[in-house]
Amino acid sequence: MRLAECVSRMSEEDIGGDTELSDSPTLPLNSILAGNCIEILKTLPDNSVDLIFADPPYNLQLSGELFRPEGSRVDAVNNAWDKFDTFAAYDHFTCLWLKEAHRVLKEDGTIWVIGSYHNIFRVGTALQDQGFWILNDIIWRKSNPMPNFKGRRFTNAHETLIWASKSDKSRYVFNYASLKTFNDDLQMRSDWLLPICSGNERLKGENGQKIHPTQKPEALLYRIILASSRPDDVILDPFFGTGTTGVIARHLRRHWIGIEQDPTYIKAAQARIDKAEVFDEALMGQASNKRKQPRVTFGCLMENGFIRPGHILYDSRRRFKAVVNVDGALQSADGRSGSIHKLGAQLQQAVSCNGWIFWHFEENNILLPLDILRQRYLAENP
Amino acid sequence: MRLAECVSRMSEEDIGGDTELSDSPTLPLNSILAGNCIEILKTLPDNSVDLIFADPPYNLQLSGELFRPEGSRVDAVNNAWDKFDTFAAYDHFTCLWLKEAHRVLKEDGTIWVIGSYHNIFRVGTALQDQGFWILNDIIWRKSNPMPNFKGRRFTNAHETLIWASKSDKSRYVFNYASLKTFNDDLQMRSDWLLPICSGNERLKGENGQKIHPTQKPEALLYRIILASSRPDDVILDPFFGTGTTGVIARHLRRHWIGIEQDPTYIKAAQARIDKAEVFDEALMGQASNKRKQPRVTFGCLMENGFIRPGHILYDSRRRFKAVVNVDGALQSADGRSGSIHKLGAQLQQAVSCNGWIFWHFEENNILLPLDILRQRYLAENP
DNA sequence: GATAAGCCTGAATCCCGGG
DNA sequence: GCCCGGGATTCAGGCTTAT
Repeated sequence: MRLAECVSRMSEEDIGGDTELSDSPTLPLNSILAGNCIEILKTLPDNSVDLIFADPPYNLQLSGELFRPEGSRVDAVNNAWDKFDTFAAYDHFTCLWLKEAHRVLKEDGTIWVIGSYHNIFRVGTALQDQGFWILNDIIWRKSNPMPNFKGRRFTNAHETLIWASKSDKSRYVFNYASLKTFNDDLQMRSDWLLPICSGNERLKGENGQKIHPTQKPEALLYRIILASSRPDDVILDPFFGTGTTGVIARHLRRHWIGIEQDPTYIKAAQARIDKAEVFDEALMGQASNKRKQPRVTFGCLMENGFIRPGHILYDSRRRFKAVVNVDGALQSADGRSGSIHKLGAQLQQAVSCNGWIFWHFEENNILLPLDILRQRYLAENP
Repeated sequence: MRLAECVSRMSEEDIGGDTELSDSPTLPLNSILAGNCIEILKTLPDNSVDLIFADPPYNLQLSGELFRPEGSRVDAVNNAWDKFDTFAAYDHFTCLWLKEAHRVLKEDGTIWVIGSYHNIFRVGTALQDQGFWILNDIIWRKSNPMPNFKGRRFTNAHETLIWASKSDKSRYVFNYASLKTFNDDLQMRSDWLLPICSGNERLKGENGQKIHPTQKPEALLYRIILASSRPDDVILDPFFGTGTTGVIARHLRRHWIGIEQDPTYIKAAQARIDKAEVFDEALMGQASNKRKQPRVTFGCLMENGFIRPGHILYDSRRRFKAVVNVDGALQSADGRSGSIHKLGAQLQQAVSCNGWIFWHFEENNILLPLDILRQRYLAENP
């Protein structure tokens, strides 16, 4: 298959259009490649992408229908693409796409794979057998999972992500400082609490039905891409679906390549990405430092839309002013940056500063302390 | 090896001393079997234990330890090929003990295995390949994990447990009601927040050093044993260590069998278990479990005058109405009839229906669910 | 229009005892 | 072992409809 046959390029105004990548001149950047995942992976050059995010079929092995106690039917994943006859068949599939993923990944690149207990152990084993070096397993704790209706097991309230480098020698990217700032100056842990994708974010067709049965939340991809890539990096998603990876890559000024075989998903993804905002380059910050303050983090407020990159914050008397970067760092006009607490302290030439009280946002021409947003968040998420 | 050679029996006053287990008369109950895990597993009879908890060696790469198939250690090598050798050897070891575990487990028994990302994917794959049926993967979120000192990864703040039945046909034990009560009347999720084992609970030698490097918290075993076993069940722990499984089994009036090769651990475990309290039999719970309550039939209520032929029943909103026939069938105005469940399902066009909750009787102009009558009957006839 | 109640749904390997 | 039928079983959040 030639690339030209399966490329659905983005418009020219695309962020990637004019960027030069000397080591991978032929990559079909910022486009969805239509077709079989493994076949298309084979057309991509060796050592060419910085990050891979993969959401492969889980091989759920469901049988029969499930009804809620009140009688309604659970709309389960029943797509042909999730069905494999045996574990051996699933392992074979996994081995094939991981082998290509390994080849395509740069030496210092990393891969993320998400799954559930149905498939994640086989994926993890295959990753290790392929030579990948596991860096972390990350638990996505769902704040609103589907309950266990029949009371026969524990509520399956999480999914597992594996983060691995190409080899144990890789000098991989991990934006430790950004993540720590994002997490209110506490090290980011391996368990992440995030809601499932629902509401307005969930893509629906004209009939009101969900377009993709397993659309992932943008907040999840935000954290992944923020943690393990840099602006202008190339991010490959071999199971692109409705393009969450592309949307967040675009927000964060990364290049992306998607592989997807379903025309419906491709169409929805392309439309969605075309609408996605590109955050300003000056906001891409690499935050700096440490300190402490638990409960609701600044990053949490960002993930939930209370604060957005580009928002301007002031101190109560408008003596100081700073802009919010994607990782939750604040940046002042003179270029200094840091967490809300650090920058507040710096600007005041103080030893420390409670950024929640120091910084204010504007609403109806009034300045309100950041802490109000925390309270609003807590009011909505007790 | 004969069992007599490796058995370290508990004292006679032991809870298990006088209990008869007709199907497994030769089990060395409530004792630590000293020696190699796999060898000793082979001496245990088929289909004889109800629950297995296993905390196998985790990380063969970091420790530099490599296990030969029989379980003895070899010095690890450090080149690229050796990694494959290491994984293969670990897989072989895992396969051997899991095969015996599968054989020893009763048809309706379940197994728990705990691990980290270093080994859990291989364990999970081996479990599935062995024919075990995964029920849940459980995340133990550590409230006080060790931080990541170098800032190159996410804080590794959890461990993973896999809970699996012997086959997909197993009618395994899950004390749903107990766990729901335990969890403030919300069904227990797959992510558990517990502190690591420290303080007084942590066993220390005379030198103040911890006796076992990875002693598990009692709270973890408490939840596991409470969830997936019943009093008098037999619980096997093939990597007994310092005996946390034995302590909690004794608390909860379950029998236990431990396998351990290190004399220091055995001694510490035995002393610890000897001191462990046995909770009173009357405290073993299950009161709130409806499935365990004696069955009261609709006919029984009629025989005892709680319901009489000709009584009219309604659903909660009086959309439906039916009359009680002499045989306990309900009959609706359009002539359809059946049991309280069947007619309820028919009228709602549902797959099934719990008639006890669906149908209501009128008392002092108020509609009360049929279930109330069942409770009244049970109160009068304990 | 604001508040309250009701409805819908989400990667789900989802019953069990008696004849 | 199989078959039959009684009857046990749900949480959070967003959206829609009703008051």
